[in-house]
Amino acid sequence: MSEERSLNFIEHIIEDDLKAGFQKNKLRFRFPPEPNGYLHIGHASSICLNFGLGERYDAPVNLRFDDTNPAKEEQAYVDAIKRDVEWLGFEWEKECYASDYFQQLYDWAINLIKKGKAYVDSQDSETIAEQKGTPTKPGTPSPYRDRSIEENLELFEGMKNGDFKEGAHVLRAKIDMSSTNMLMRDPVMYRILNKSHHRTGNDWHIYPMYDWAHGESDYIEQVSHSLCTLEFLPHRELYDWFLDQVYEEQNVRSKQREFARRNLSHTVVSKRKLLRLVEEGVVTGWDDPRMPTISGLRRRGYTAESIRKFADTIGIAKRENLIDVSLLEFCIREDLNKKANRVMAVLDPVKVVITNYPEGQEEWLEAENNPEEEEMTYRKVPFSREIYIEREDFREEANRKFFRLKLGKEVRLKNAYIIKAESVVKDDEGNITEIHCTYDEESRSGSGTEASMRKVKGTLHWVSVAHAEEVEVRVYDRLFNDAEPDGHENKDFMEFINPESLTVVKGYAEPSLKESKPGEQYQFQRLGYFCVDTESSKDGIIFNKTVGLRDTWAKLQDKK
RNA sequence: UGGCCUAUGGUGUAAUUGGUAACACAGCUGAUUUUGGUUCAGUCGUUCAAGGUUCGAGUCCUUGUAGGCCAACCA
Repeated sequence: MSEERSLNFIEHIIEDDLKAGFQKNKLRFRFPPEPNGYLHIGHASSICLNFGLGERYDAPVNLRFDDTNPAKEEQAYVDAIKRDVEWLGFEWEKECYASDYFQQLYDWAINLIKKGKAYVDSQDSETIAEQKGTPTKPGTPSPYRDRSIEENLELFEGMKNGDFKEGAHVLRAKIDMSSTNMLMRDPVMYRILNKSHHRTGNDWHIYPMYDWAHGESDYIEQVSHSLCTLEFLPHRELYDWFLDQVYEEQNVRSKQREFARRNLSHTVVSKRKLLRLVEEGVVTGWDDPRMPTISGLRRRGYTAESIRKFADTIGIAKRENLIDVSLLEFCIREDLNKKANRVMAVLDPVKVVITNYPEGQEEWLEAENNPEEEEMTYRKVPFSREIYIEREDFREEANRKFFRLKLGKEVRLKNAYIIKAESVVKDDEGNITEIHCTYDEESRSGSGTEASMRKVKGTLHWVSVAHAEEVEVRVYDRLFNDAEPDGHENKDFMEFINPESLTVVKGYAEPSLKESKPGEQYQFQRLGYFCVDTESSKDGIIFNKTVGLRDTWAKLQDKK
């Protein structure tokens, strides 16, 4: 589907497997979210990796919810996750749940007990943790490690039936208390949780731990390549150990491989931290347009295409990374430049009176919708004697580099006339309240006259005062002032919150925007890309700023 | 004072598996432009260090150095 591109290391692994004789039609992948939060841009990378592999090899990809912890998980998250994956444009083969496999997992656990490879430990978690040792010191065996198979079976059944309180017992795999890998020191397979599960209700009183559930779920679904983030690398040994206990020759043996999670500058990508932003009211919710969640980006105006392009561009590897958010911004500009219609809106208005334009007269001028379009389409924009322009587009005096309106000089009004600033009106405090201009009657855009072809250096966007539609515009800036807010050892990431991440302004838009609907995207000419917010309605149109245009003028200003 | 992983321009990722270090973003110049946008042209700058093997090393070996991960009844 995509143009030729070099392979990432995961694709190299798959190619090697194929060369070694693995059948292509046995390839199968999965995206395995835990339904305890919303998906973010980091997950988008994983989604694009797994589903991208599915497209590349024409292999099925399951959406599997890792729902083994009813204390944290909710149906609402399941729904949000499905919506986000769908919106990104991917189709899963099957919708699966680890909880679908609880019975199979339980049966396998019984077998492990019977083979003497699992036992019930009746100590509390602190004691078990102490006995685990440290990375440099081996652990010591639990006094319950050598319980009889009969006793283990009986206790485990009791755990399952709800005979015990939470924490009374756990089922542990009997592996190696002195392994250099802490995860192999008799890991817990089941704990008692007397909680209702969003799918299995009160059927179970015991729930499997990640390591026991995940690999076996892969195996049940016959996932060939189980891809996860690097922090699970030490789990691989355990993944393989558990698989050894249930694997049968004729089946595909699932293979776990790990890649580095993607970090984005000026934000955080961790469900726990994002949850804090939501719970502490820093943002209005998981889909606040400042959030790096997929739902937040969507509401901000990011397109699925731009996010997929981004994921594709940053690639997949194993090293630590901090991707500059400017790359994400590039991806959305590139996409919206092609798709978004150009319109005019003024966000910080100052009134211009065209003194030689007849009072009461109005004209509906033709305006291009998008110069990037293959076949140009047009709309009408009203012009009249009084218009708004941006306050920063006028200066009484300025040097040659200022290509905008200044006293005694001319500027082109986009799609309209050339005007010349003659004088200003100020209030008692010296603020400019009106700019009086004259216009060149012959200079109307597209009229074909000699005057209309005149080259003037600056072109401004504008809105007719009488026809302007008042709109609310939410101007967003990065949520954090620091490139890596959670990268400081002695500082909490919350200390770097940008207090000016949201500015709400009243703007004046051309009347064609009156009928705009939530989700629609526009380029406000010379300002940036904006989309109609989900809270927008006929009575109050609300725009979110997606991203500004590249602004070389602003860069020049910054240098001073 | 253990085990494992990683190291390529400012950032991210490649390099036909030992054969001219490249692509994108960002930066900087300039051209075009009725958006200081877009587009176009150009430019800046890279293999963690030290040894070794080799005609030849980003790639292989050795030793360092730096960063990351591992001691939840979380995933």
